[in-house]
Amino acid sequence: MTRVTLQTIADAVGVSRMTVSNAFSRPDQLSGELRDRILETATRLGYTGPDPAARALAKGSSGTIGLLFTDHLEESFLDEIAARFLSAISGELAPSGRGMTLLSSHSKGDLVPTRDIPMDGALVYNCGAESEAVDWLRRRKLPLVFVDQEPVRGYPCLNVDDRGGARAAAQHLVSLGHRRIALVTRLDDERVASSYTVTRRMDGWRSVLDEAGIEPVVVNASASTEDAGHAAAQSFLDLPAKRRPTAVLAYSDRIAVGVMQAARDRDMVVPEELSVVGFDDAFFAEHTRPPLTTVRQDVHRKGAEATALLMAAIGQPGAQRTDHRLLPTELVVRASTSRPGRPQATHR
Amino acid sequence: MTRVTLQTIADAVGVSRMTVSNAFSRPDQLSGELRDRILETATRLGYTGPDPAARALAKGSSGTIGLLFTDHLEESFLDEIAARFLSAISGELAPSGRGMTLLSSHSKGDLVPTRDIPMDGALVYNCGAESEAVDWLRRRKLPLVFVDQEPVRGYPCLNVDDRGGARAAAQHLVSLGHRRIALVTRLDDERVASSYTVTRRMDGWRSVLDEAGIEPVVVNASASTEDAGHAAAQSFLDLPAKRRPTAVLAYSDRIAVGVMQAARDRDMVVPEELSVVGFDDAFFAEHTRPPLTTVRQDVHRKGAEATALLMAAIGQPGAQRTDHRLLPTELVVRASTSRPGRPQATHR
DNA sequence: CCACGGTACTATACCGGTACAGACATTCGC
DNA sequence: GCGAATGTCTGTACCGGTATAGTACCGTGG
Repeated sequence: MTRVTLQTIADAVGVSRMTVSNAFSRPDQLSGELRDRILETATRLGYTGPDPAARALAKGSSGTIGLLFTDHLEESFLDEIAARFLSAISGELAPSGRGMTLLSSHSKGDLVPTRDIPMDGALVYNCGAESEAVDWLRRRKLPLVFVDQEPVRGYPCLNVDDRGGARAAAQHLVSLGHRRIALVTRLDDERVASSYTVTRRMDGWRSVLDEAGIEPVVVNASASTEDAGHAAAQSFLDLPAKRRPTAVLAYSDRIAVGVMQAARDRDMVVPEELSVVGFDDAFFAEHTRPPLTTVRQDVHRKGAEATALLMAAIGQPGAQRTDHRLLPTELVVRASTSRPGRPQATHR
Repeated sequence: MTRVTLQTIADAVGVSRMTVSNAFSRPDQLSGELRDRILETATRLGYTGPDPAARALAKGSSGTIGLLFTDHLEESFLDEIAARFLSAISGELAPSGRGMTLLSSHSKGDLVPTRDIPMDGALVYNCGAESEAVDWLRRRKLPLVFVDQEPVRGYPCLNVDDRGGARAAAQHLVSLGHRRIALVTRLDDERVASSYTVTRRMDGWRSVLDEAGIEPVVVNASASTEDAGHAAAQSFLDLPAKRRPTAVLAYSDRIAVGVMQAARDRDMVVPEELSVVGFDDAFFAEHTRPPLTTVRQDVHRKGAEATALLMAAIGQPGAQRTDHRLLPTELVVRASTSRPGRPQATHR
């Protein structure tokens, strides 16, 4: 038994194939009566509706947009910030009915996702701009929007003011009187060039500390997780009290939580003996003990605006606006930071 | 300027279009020298590689699988359990290089995602079996796997032993001596038929309580969140002490946390004045105060196995095995449950 | 010298739709 | 009563590839 196509139905009803196509895709092009007859015949014959792949080819649109993440996607779902970003995208996308296709940046076998999967455009999030995967997307001349990474000329790009936020965080500590400060950053061992946000936050911290004449202790967390933060904290918490940092600037809230836990393990009191500042303002940040001082970014807005930019680019191809937007960040002061000094000092 | 296609290159090199196609897709079909010449010409002419949509049509495969969630996707990313499921899927899928396309179940305008988006198969998670969206997938005769929902004949289905887990939870409370028990379940107002997992967990609880001759207090949480749990708890915490439940079975860990919070708001001590049991064993469950007794399900395994089943179904179409698997659940007893009685009682 | 198997490439026939420009009959404005 | 607008359907020309069955040529063994 051969497959049921438009032609099968056209023959059965006795009209042209084009008319059947219109019955499905452009109801206003034919009389209601004929349309009903066609649809009824279609159902009777077990027609499933226009074949998506064929339609995608003919129309030049597949109804999905791609999402490219560098990090193993697997982890992104479990990271609140990445998940909120995804959530915002799906929310913004819902009204259009488009699907979102998550792409692996690593090609396996002869299937290179960014080269071989049909899509109408893509969001590139936190990838190295020179990655092979991104290259394919560009070669395909797809509408693209870059988020949280080095801006690319000719494409709309959306970034968060990581540097400004980091500056505010560092300034906060300096103003409180801290002079010995540790930076817990996040470098992938594999990657030579570290991610854009890592660089920007680092830049922000350093610029303030430089101005204040402070040389920070820099340590690397192997991931943006509590455990990695906990492990990273060992190196500077082990220093003799005189040289031990009195404050920490962490790349993320999760790392910050790990650092606070490490301090607690040594019976150190946060913030009196160690002030800690995170980044992102995750939902849990206000429920940590003590509540975490951090730099807020509007992740939801980031996702929504990125999606809107992409939809606009898909709408008017060619009109690629070189829109480079920067979303603001905001220091949120909670209880994990204070002037340096032992707890007793405050009772004097 | 017209677009560069296989033909453009074929003409430029002076070979047939088929040979150019082979140069890209089946390198072993032509001599290395000619292949190099073709690829070089392709690059020079700005050819982007075989068009994915055209290839999908010709090969009958698009390189992606679909994921259909009932609930607004937007929320799923923010729910740890759903996110872990997604994470497992992406992990299992990575080696194959396939993309995963998240589908909205609500069609907007004339674009019905489950009907119009190209894909090679789909995972249906926690949807009403009769939903229109699922219907389209079935009409398309796509390989499907159903997860966490009413099994469908003729398709591989994967479920978790929700009922057994719920029974174990209820049995635990009954064994501890509780006689006044509240059930906090999760019904969508909109949906007439509640979700399968909701029904199964409810069934499990009730079957044990019935056997014990206990008539539970049943309340509904408007969502699977802490806030909804907190709100739902009011109704039974407000009862006079003599009639107030001494224990709660909650649909999810998040709801359970909300219930514990509501108890704390009234200076009630968990577990002595109120025992609480959750469901799922989310990561945070062991860090709540007190650590939460709950029913563990292996979410990662659920995602991985579902994906494997789907890949198998895509591999051998027609060989649709009516595999109905049930993953085990396990009661994890922590500190949020104890025998009923005021704190003082334990000091006697 | 010829059947035979392999390599390298080509010819033809799809895959299943949509866009666009008519063809033909009706209806409408004036 | 006539040209124009409207409504309904058809014909043709793509969209950009892949599968499969050849054809031509070459070396080999008998």
